[in-house]
Amino acid sequence: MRWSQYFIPTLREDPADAEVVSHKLLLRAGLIRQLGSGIYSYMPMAQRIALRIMQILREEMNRIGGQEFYLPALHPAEVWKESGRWEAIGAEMFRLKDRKDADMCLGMTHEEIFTTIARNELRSYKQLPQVWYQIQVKFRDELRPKSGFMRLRTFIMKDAYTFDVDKAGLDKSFADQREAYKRIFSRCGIEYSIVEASSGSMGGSESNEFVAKTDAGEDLIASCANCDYAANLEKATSRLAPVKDLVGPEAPEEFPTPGVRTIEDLTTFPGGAKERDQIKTLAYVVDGQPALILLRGDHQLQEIKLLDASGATKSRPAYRAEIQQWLGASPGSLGAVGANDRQHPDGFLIAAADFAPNQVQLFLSGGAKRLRIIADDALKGRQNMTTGANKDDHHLRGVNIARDIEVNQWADLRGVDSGDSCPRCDEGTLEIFKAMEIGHIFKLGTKYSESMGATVLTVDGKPVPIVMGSYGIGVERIITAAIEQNHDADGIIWPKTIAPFDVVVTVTNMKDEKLRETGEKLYKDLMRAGLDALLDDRNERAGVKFKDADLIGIPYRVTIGKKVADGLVELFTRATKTSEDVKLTEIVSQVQKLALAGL
RNA sequence: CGGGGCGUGGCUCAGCCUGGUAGAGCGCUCGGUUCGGGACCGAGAGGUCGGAGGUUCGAAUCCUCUCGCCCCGACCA
Repeated sequence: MRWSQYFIPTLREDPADAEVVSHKLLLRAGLIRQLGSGIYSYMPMAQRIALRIMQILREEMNRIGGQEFYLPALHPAEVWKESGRWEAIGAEMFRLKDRKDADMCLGMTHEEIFTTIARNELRSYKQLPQVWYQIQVKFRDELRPKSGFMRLRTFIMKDAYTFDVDKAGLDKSFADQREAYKRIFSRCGIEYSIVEASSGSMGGSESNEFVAKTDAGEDLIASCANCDYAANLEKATSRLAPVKDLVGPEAPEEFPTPGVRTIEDLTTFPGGAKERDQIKTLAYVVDGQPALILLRGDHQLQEIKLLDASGATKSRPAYRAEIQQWLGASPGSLGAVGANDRQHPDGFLIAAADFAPNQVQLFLSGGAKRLRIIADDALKGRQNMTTGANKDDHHLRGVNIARDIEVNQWADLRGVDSGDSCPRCDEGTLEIFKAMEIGHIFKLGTKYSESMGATVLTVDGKPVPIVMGSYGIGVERIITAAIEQNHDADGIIWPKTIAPFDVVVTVTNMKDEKLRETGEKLYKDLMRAGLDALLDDRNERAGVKFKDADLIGIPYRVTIGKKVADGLVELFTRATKTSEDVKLTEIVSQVQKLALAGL
């Protein structure tokens, strides 16, 4: 392309709306323009980048036997009602009605549609496995779109789905996808980690999240410096040093603790206890039901883990007034000993959804007759501990969990801290970093095939639900991560595998006929050699051209300047900002060698 | 949805508090001088001040409503 005719609307200044680096650079480099919140138009150069990424996606999907489909983005509500997600998913789904007033939606993912095809067409185990994918637009009405390409309301996704006859087949399909994903992100020049993550509302037994390390990311990842353990903080755990408790008294002993409100207060209170010898009691409303969450005094609750463990979709700390009614005490004196004996003839009070903390009259009576007690695994087997007595300004000591507390469920609920011991290896400690999700692979199992009736006959002639997996990569996320990880003060430094052009030929002075002709010829020679070249033939001063070339981040720049008289041009490498003189006769093969190396 | 901020030429912003002929820099057009890291001089084009209503002799400025965008939180396959 000739820059003079190609549409690259670069900006000299940072756009006012952009905060994160990738967003600023996407706008400044003339790659995208905003249409609305979370909605962006691709300019021609961005489209070239996206096409190169999609090509990599296709190659790697095809390599593992993937077959490319193209499914509709507009869906009738029926299929979503069958899977149950028409109701389960809230406002995040764009919904609309057709002229006959029938419910429709814009596709936010395609499990339902692919499963529809599978159940109509797949009959026998002999047809399996199938690996199906597409590259297509998705719509999600995010509550808060943000940071340019980081969280969009309409974006391109490569989504793949696998169909197997059994669990072992799924394991193989999942492993294939995992390998393909590793190749994809490596080829795109992205530094990534594979982490354990919560599956959320996708359902399924196991998922791996692919994340790119960047401070602009929204996720926190704990990873071991010594081994390959890495997990999203909502799932991460760590190894605890075992605690040896002294044998306590026959029964808990109540003692007065005037003024003690916090775990910390109790550590300094005469006759108190160390943090790790206390039981932290949190009152929560979990899916509208009262619950007590027990943790070791020095541990913090990781709320996503609470949701995963309880199977709930929503939780919140209980309000003061709720707690007072449940336990007859204030926060700071709460405990689980005897809590399950508490009776409320009209049930426990649960605030209405629109409850405001200062409006006690909005309280409604909940149906629950008992408190659910969920305890963190770190409390297992502990004894001689201290906790609140459910009586203001009093605590209990000598609490033996197994003997004194009726725990309904044990679970890993505790969040990890940087410096904690790795749960997988012996020596490592965990460090926590920010990252953005760029891909996610799920073992779905039979969630969709069962709800939607997709079965095949086994070798025994028995119908079994197809075992599915689902795998997604966001194209814009790859673009964003690539920029976040590869830029400097002057602009983007594209990994050469996804750069919009391999090389830019910069003619320093278009009014100099010799330079102009040399540039024109070199441009054609590069194209003939199979390289994507951009010829900067604008009537601009050299400085402007250099700044723009740096900004848009083409990996190599050939500068045509005065040294042409000696048969020399300059080869500039964007990533290192170094340049060397190269003979005009050798420049094409030189660039070719560099641009194609390692591809 | 809660909190905060912002809508003025293509871009970045000033003007608003204290109402009185709409400004600057960059970009754009034309002429000239320049020509290897965002040149300089001169002359121009370009704005319903997000929208609607109100107050006023007079509104970018004050008031009300409304639309949109950004950030934090909540939320999120």
